[in-house]
Amino acid sequence: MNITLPDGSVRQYPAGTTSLEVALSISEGLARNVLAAEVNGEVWDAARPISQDSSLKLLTWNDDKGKNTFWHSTAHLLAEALEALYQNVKFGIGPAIENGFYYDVDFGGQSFSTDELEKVEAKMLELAQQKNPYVRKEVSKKEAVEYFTQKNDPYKLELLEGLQDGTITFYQQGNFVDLCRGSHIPHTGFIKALKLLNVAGAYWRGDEKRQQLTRIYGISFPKAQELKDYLTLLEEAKKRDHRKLGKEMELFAFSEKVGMGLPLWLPKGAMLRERLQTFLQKAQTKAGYQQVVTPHIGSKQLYVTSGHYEKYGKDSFQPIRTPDENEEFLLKPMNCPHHCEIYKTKPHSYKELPIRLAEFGTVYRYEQSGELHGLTRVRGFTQDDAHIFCRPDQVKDEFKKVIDLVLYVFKALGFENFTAQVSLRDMDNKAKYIGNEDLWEKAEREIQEAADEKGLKTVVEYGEAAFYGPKLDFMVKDALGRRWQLGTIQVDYQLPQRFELEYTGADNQKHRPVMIHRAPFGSMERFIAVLLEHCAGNFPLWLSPEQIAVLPISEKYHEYAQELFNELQMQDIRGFIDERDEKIGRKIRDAEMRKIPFMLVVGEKEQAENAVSIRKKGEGDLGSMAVSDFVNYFKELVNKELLNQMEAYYEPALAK
RNA sequence: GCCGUUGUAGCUCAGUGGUAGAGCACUUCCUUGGUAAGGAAGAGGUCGUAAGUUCAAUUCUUAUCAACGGCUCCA
Repeated sequence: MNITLPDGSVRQYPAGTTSLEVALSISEGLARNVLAAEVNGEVWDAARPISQDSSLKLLTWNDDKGKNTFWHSTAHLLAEALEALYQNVKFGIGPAIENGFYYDVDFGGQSFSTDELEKVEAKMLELAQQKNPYVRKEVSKKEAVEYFTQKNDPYKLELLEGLQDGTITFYQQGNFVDLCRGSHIPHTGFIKALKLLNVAGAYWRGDEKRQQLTRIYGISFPKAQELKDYLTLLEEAKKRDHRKLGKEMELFAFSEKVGMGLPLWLPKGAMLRERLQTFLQKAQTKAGYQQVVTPHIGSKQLYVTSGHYEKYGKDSFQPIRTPDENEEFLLKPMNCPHHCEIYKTKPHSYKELPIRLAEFGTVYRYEQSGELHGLTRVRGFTQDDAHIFCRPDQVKDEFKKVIDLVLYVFKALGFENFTAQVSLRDMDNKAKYIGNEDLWEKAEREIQEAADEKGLKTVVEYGEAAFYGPKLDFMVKDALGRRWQLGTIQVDYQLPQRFELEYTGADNQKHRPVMIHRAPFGSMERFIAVLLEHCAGNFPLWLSPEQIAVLPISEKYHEYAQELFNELQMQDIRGFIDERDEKIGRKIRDAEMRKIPFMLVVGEKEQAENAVSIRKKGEGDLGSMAVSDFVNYFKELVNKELLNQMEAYYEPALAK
């Protein structure tokens, strides 16, 4: 038979040759590293015989699919170790994930604590050294059901229910047999280094009404050094955690007394927010948005009308009431209904549309206590919200303009690794959504087309839509690889109906506008969290809450330092004077640690010459400069940063 | 909300069934120093909160609150 390799070369082998044998025929070194093989696009065990002409790609640790197979096999090893160590353990599923693997385990009521992980790791390594092969076996459904019935494993039996007879395979390594599609690495000996990272609860089949299993997360490597490197990487990532940096840099804080999930913005953090808001507001003004302001509470009726009350009201913050009349008000959970009412304050002509109402609106949502997470998931946050009211024929164009704006914001702030996600309905559960089928389809189509026409690479996720409409979401990863939604753009045909929004068309008839909800940052809180992790606290100069530190050599120069500082402040340069009774080396060290972009050292020489000695963070001494020169130099740097942003964004020629 | 872990000084953390300790930060004094930590002294905690066991609890038990890792959820 002919085997076609990835480089296009074709080799001849007798039928029944395995991938491993093919590898061996190429080189012994390669054969030693083969974890699995991709046969006609499907991942196979390296030891599985190939019976006909095929394309073949040998998978090693350098292939994502190779890693995947490796980790999946390690999950089986974990299960084997657990079965050897504990009585009555039952297994859910144990897949490979982006970094490592997990296995969901039912310990039959006994609790499993993190202290036990080491013991399990040791057992796994012991079993790995036995170099037990992973043996594939095709079984009939009947056999499979019998095996797991006898083993008394309800989870595997349930999984079997969903499988077709004739497609079922078992894998065995050592004494452990698992229902598994495969594929696997040749034997456990490949697994040289592993670490069980944490233990968590996970609902069986992701359903919170069902049994909660113990999920054990881990990672493994073919070399000990790689594990070490990975753990170092994890440590490094933890140093970027916005919760840690935010505390260190005095940007924000939480207080038990104020309440969980309610961030307190400290002066420096507030400064940062303000800069970001100004930045976006400028861009939005150019793009034809108008700022509005609405109150933090709204009558319950407002949300009954919008449909939010029905959808979220019961398990949310409960209404507050007026003392005498007992009127009900809700803490504002979103701004759109308010904006609808602004739209309704007067009749509109088709000539006025689109109308774009923007607001940095602070909203409050009840989030389950276990969900709160630093600034990325909070109960009170400020959206950089806006609602565009437009004619149906303007939807796509408006949508594309918003995409431009979002991309501009991301680019200006250096976010390159984002995913554009088209969030559509869960087609199996349409009851979750309001509105008629035609409008949904129309909205979903418009989003997809707008994204395509903008050349955005998108991934489609079903079940991620809002209850009133589909979304285009911009997802970004945090320091620890968790995915968060930042920007979002949503087409909405429902709210205009519910609020009976209208405009008068050219035909002098009443028509219904379409709404586009959008937020490039998503929320100030989450955006700053991700930005902070992204730049590891080293903000661009224009954003830096403290741009300069004036460092007098000694007390004698405090007066000059103060003069200098006043002058810089007049020029909108932010910072502080370090008047502590410390040596200059110490002041420099502390300023470096505080990530201050510029340190201005002043002593006798500088005072005499009306100059400053400049030290740039991370770069060291830049020599001295006249004060006026420094101001120019500094402003040029800031302008350059801002100019780069502008180049990145060609605002739609005056909005309409 | 659910499962697991944690909770000691402003921060990072050690420690003990007999009412607590380090480093950094802070205060005072000495020092007036030229590009990544000058020296000395001092102050600071009812050991998350509430009950229980005990002669005695920060330490053991239970409850509760919060944080952390996940799951579920996310307008």
